[in-house]
Parts: sequence; C-alpha cells; structure tokens
Amino acid sequence: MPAAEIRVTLPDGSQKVLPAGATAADLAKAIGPGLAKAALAAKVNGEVRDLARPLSDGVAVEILTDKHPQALDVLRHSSAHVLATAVRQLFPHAKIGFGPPIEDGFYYDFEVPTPFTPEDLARIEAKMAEVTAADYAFVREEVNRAEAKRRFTDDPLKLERIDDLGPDEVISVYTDGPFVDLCRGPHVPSTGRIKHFRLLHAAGAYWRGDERRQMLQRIYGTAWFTKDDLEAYLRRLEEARKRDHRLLGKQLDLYSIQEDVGPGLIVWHPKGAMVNFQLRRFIEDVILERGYQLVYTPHVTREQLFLRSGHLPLYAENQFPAMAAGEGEAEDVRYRVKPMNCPMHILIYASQQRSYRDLPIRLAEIANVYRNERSGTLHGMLRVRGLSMDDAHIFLREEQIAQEIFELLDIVELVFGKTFGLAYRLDLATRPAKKLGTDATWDQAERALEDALRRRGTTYRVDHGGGAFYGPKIDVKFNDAIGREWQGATIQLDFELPERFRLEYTGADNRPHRPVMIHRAIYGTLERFVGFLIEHFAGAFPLWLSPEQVRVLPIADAQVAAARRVAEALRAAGLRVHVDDRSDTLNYKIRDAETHKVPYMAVVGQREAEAGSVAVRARGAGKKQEVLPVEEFVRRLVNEVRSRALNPLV
RNA sequence: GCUGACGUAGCUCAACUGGUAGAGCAGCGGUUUUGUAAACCGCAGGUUAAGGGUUCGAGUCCCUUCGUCAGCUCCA
Repeated sequence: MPAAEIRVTLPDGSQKVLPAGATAADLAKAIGPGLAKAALAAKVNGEVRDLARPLSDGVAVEILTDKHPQALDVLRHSSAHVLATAVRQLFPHAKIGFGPPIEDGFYYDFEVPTPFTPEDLARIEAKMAEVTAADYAFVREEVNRAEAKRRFTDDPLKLERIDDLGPDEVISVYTDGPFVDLCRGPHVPSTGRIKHFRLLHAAGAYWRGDERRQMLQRIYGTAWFTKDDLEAYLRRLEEARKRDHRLLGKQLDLYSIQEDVGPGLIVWHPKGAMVNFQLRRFIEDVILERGYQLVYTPHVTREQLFLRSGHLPLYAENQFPAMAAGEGEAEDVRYRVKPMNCPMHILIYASQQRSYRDLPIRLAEIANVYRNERSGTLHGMLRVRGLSMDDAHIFLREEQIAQEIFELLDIVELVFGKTFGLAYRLDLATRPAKKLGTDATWDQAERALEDALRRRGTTYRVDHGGGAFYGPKIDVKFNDAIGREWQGATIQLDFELPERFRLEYTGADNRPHRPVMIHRAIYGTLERFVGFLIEHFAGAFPLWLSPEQVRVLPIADAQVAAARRVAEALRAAGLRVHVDDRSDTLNYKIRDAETHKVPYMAVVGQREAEAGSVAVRARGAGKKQEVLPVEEFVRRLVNEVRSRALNPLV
C-alpha cells in the first residue's frame, strides 16, 4: 500500500511532510507564498530539477530562487529554448541542434539554408519577447526511444543525438507552447520567468565541434534575472571592448600588424618596444641571478634537426614550409624557420661532456620563433605567428627535479604575484594513458612536482591525465583586472628529447646517465604577455613599464628652458621624459598627456621655474597636485621605478 | 582552414535606391602665451584594400585575391 505522505528534508535540517505525489512546487507553496512565487527550480539530493516533478519520500530538497547561482544556468537553458521557439516560428524549416547554457549566457545551433543576418537577430529577439509574454509552461515528458524518434522525424540532428543515448538513459522532451525539444532539462516553470535577455551575435559552428561535419548557425545570447544584472553585463562587455589591446595598441602607438608584413606578425613601434624591452630586462636579471646562462641560436636550421627532435612529423602543419638549401649544398638539404628552440639548446648541452656536478644546466633565450597558425585563429597580439618566447631549457638529474621546480615556482611568484600583483593558480597535469617512459620515472617526476608545489604552500589543481605524452607539466593561470582568465607560465618536464638526442652526463659513479629536461616559459611569449598587460592595465602601465614616464609641461614659452632643465634632471636619473613645448594651452597639454596615459605630468609655470620645483599631476588623479622640488620628484620616481611599484608613490 | 559580416584620409566615421568622395580629430602654417582634460583662423591630406568585370557612369552591383572582425576548430 503506497504511503499517503512523504517526508522531505530542507537545507536547514528541518523536515516537511507532504501528501504523496507532491511536487517541489507544492513544497514551495507549503513553505510560503513568497517562496512559491520566487521558486524557479529545485535541487533534489543535489540534482537540479524542475519544480513540477514529484518528490519522493526521504529526499533532501532545496528550492532554488534567483538568489541561487545554479538557477542562472536553468534560466539560460530555458532562454535557449525560447530562442529556438522564436526561430522555429520565423524559420519553420530550421533544424535544431544543441542549445546549452554557457558562461554569461546561452546559445542554440540551427541548421538553416542561409545564415542569420543582424536583421534576423532583431526579428528573432522581438519574437522571443512574444514567447516570454505568452508565458508558456515548460512541460516535461518522458518518452521511449521509438516515440522520441517519431517526434523528431524532421530533425536529423536530434535523431542522431537519440541514437547516441545509452539504453538506460531516460529520454525526456520539453514543450513550451509551440516548441518541442529533446532535452534533459531542467527548466524554469514557464517562459514568462525569462525577462532580461539579449541576443548578441550569430556565427558558424561545426556540428558537434567537428570540422569534418556540416556547419550550423549558432546564435549567442545572454540572460539575467534582473535588468541591472543585464545592464551590468553589457557594461562589462563595453569595458572589455575599451580595454581591447588592439584598440589601445593603436591609440597608444605600441605596435601594428600590417598587411604588407603579414598577418600574425607584430611590428613593435618604439613605445611597445620599450615595454617589451623592460620586460626582457627584468626577466633576464631575475634568471641570471638564479644561475641561468643566456644563449643565442639561429632563426633557421636544417630540417634534419626537427626530424631528429620528432617535431616535424607531428608539428609540420604548424611550421612554415621548408626553404631550399644554400648554394653549394646538396639539393635535398632543406631549411626551416624554427617553431621552438629546444633542439638547439639541446645541441649546446650535447656539445661537450657534462659532469653530474655541472647540473642543473639552465640555458635561456628570449627567442623569436615562427609558427604557421591557421589564419582564422590569429588575434591581435594574443595569437600570432611570430612569437618571442622567454624560453629556457634546464638539464638536470632526476633527483634535482623537486628543488628546481621549487625554484621555478619562486620565479613565478616573483613575477606574477609580487611584481604584477596577480592572484594565480597552478594546474598540475599528470600522465596520460599513452605515454613515454616508465611508470617509475613518472611516479618520481609527479611526486617531485607535487613536493615542490606543497613546499611552496600554494594551492593547485590536479588535471589527471592532462600531461603531454613526454612528461607532466604545471601551468599558471591567472585573472586580469576585470576577471577574465589567462594562461601564463608553463613548466614542462620532458623524458622524450633527452632520449632522442641520447643526452648524457657522467655520474659520481663514473658511468653515463641520462638527464631530464625541463622546458619553461615565464611570460609565455612577450606578444601575449604585453597584450595581456595592455588589457589588464587598460593601457595605464605602471611607471617602470611606461614607455613615456614623465611629460614636462611648460605653461608658456617663457618656461620652456626651465622645463628642459627639469627634463634633463629626470633623464640623467634614467627616466623616460618628454617636454611638451608646443604652443598650446596647458589644458590641451594635460588632456593630451592623459589620453596617452603618461604616468606623471610635471607642470612648470613661472612660480616653479623660479623656485626650481614642479607641480606634479599623477595620471588619472585629476586636479590633485603636489608641488615638489625637482630633486625630490626625481628621487621619488627613481624609487618607484626601482621597486616596480604598481601604484604611484608621488 | 571553415561560415558569415566587413575593408572610404594617419584615426573615428559620413556619402538615399549606381550620378562631382565629405566631416571631426590628428598633421602642417599663422595668430594666441595660456595655471590643471580640447584657444582661434587657414592649408594640405584619397587610384574608396588590390585586380578584373557589368554599366553612358561604380565607394555603391558581380567575380577573384589579400586583410580585419565574430565564432567554430586549434593554441603560448
């Protein structure tokens, strides 16, 4: 005999008794009318479900309202259905693909004969408003496979999906008004709960992400619980757009990419080159203090070298084509522009006998390498074909791995944490199924990496099976000033190349041993890192990196000579300074310096010229100014540069 | 590489359905000598990405190539 009542547990531990067959919506109603109205979905034993589904005895239930982070995913998933509902009304023959929630929004893929235009999007968005106004309930049904196929006879993509479902999987379909979709759910109770949404753009997307399959048309949108959230999100997009390094790079005259030179190739203008130079100088100082040795190797090498390293068979797609041999060389000798430096650094290692006492040997080179990235992937400085890697290869004994990794993480902390003030995260990627080297070697290597991570006391995540076939690695991830995640340093162990090149050192036992190799980059590439810095600082670099550090502004022509003397004093202290001696108003000069994001303006009027002082205005500080003797100003700036301060000290 | 959109002065953008390529800023010249985010007047600046085609006539329509952008795929 079925029980007449069920008992469920609420998040606060209290229990509630409901009639058998009661749904989560009933539970919300039983708790209070306010909650019933606000309820969007329910979390039953940890799984998010529709409100309309019946509860069973003994479950733990949490009613999700718009306060719950997971409710947003439900809202967005339902928004995707509303989008598809609208598209089907306007384009009845559109075949439907997938429509999941994603970070900040949702998308839905459609197979249509012609791509959507911006005008289509506007029409679809208007139709979506009708669908939400109609407030259709989302109705869930569980069906068997045959029934599911019958319902989607006209949707080949859905049929394919049904065929992929395992025999034990529950097949559910959701209906909202005129639209039926194969979908696991859950959904908000009705389309009327979706109020604040916006379609963003449409673009092609391969069916199931497979470039050999047909291309569908994907429409992206965003949805939020409140108007404020939606507007804040749109403002965030706008903020990101204003920080775009491609825009700022042009405005601040940092670099260009020119058709005459080629796509993906960065032309560093003097100001961008100064940022690049300061970063190089910094990292070179850091590593030279830590026992690294600088090397320089050629941009092109015989192709044979990359054959031996094993790159060519695997990597050829990303390499530029071979060049013919030089005059006097056999015809079959070909050259390649290098896509990486490791083989050449290995040859330096192998150029003489090495003793165990010499290890670790750390060879570093900030080198330009070239990779023939597919044209569609190029993106400003962030994805390029000419890369300046701050590369190094460390050759060491297995038992030295832990200590070396510890020291590498120290550099990571110095650069990312201390110097740039970034909160970063470390990801440890361990052995994949298909791998090189013995389990014992991997055991030791992985243990060594974990030892180092633990000794540093930093938190890290383990990506099981995420390592390369030739060794485990640690990746550094961090967030920028507006919360976006970036990939930074990478530290990669390698058992493969020492093998291929038969590298050796002589051990204390007077016998040959094989060293381990570490590939590592701290910035990654200067292109990407500078691109990141531009966006992170919105072009307002800290003093030590600023291409122009001080602009001296004489108020009238009479003070130009005094201004030049100030500039001379600054320049003598190693500061990058420019005198704006144009016959424009002070207002104009200030505006110009601000728009060029110069950290300091030093105003020299008659008073300052007579007193040997400057009126200092810091970038972005408005009218707040401080009058300082020139020597004091110089002293403070030098200190700010030396300490690589992130914020102005004046 | 794929799909779509786009490419006009150094920059940002105009030019109705094909009918004389314009403006602001920047630049240059002059006037002004300025006290904390744009002084005033003037001048110059273009093979409309490149090449081909249709047309009496092409920035505008068609084709090819190059490039950019949004994604997909790939990645430091």
